[in-house]
Amino acid sequence: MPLLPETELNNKPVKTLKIIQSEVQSTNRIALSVDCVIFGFDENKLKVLLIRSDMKKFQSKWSLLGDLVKPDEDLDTSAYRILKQRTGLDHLFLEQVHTFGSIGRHPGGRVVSVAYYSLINVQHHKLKILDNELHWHDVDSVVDLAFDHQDIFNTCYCRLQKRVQEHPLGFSLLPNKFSLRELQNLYEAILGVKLDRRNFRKKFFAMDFLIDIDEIEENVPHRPGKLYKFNYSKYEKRDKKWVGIDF
Amino acid sequence: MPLLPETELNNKPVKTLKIIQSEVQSTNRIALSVDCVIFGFDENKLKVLLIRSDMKKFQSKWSLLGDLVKPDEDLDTSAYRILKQRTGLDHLFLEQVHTFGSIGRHPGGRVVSVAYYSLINVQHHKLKILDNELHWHDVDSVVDLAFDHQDIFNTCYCRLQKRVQEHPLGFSLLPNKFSLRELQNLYEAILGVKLDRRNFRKKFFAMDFLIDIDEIEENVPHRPGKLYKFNYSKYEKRDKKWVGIDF
DNA sequence: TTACTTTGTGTAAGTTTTACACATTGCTTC
DNA sequence: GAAGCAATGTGTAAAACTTACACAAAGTAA
Repeated sequence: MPLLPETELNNKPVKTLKIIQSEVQSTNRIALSVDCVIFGFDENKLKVLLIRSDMKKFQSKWSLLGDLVKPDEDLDTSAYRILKQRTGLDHLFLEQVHTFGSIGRHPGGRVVSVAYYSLINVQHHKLKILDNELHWHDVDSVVDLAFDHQDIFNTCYCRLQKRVQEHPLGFSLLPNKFSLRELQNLYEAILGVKLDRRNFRKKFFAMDFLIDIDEIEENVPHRPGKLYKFNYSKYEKRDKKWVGIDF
Repeated sequence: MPLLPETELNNKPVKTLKIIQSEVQSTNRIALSVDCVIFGFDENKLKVLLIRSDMKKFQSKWSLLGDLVKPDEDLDTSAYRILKQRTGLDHLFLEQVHTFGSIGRHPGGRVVSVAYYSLINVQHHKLKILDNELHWHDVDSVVDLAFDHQDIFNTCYCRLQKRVQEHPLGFSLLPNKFSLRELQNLYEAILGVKLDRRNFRKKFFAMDFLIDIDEIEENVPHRPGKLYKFNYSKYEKRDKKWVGIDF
């Protein structure tokens, strides 16, 4: 790929670091925030963790967990900081989804927000809800959030629905050891559909990423199911070509 | 969804607009930019439009087309502005992909960049390359871009490869009327694979979104193929359930 | 008219998906 | 401890889809 020669058509001057720096400084600066949609799975329902808005204007509304990004903080770092602060948990699944930047989206001025979603195992978290303003909501009952958080939530929920079909995210919402029934309930809750039990099992056994740990459920009032773990290391090694055009 | 009563655990004060505004003002502001990966399809190759870096530090490198987001400009608007400026074209396909915000990514200071990709019909654009610094590059030969643009490019290219299999994006890269051979060449170029000609046709005919416009190719040195248009309005009306768990 | 190149088409084999029912296990309760 | 309950665990046949593959027909070039 040859470089083009300098010509009179190259009418833009080469910029020195100084010029660039002053452009970056100037008035072109905008507040950046991160908002996290934190999903959990409890009592066979998909849940999302919300907080009461701390703004007078939205006092009766719920909102996502978020904060301004610090000037010396990576975006992902910022999202992890929020997760850690609010859930007490580390090493959570986290994925950036979309950046929301409509001019009027925030009453405090121009704030552009990078949306993430995260998946947590509610068992681990249960012990730690100290903050009375936090609340787990059924995803179905999430309506009319503060700011544009309803948009953000919807976008993240759709993303989760798509991703969970193509990647083994779901296991982050379950205990380490789970039964196939729990796994199926999870998929049904996320996707909002009923699945055939036999075909569901066949599918997962065929993928061959479940480890039979030779334990069974306890304290269930019926025949206990076998427990499994997800074989992450086998999953990592797989190489899947995926060419399948279909609209 | 009952609101929680105020308690002493609600230790955060409700914030007035003033407080919020001052938080948004303060030092927490960051420069925001948009970078566009503009794809084209020409001579059976997938191309990307690059510009020579305007920074001294990266003088010998190519970079994506981008600009700072103006304080009163939506993100998408900003991306469209860049597209319009650089290609002269309106109403292009555009999709936001990811936001890149590593601390050290830009030498001019903290700049967070929202990445988009766009698809253009090179026929329309050809007449308008006035700017000698712009250049179409084969995607295969894109290496060592300025800043973190190689990352951004890779991410957008992967996104395109995925999306083009699930949505009818590809047609934005082709002339309005196209032959099945052109369509297949496009898919092969984007995905980097060879596809079986008969099965490819069968697939598209089965999807039933191609309109046979009863014209044939001209000026080809062999039996001319039939030309088709994509039936967008039929596509919009389709409702596809898509439940297919597969890692 | 011949040679060349590319279009257009069908089928059989293999694979995947779907729909569907019954015996088994462990717990509960009577 | 027998009977009833509620869930687990398992297989098969039909349908749908995917793959591999070859030859006649159309138009161009010489």
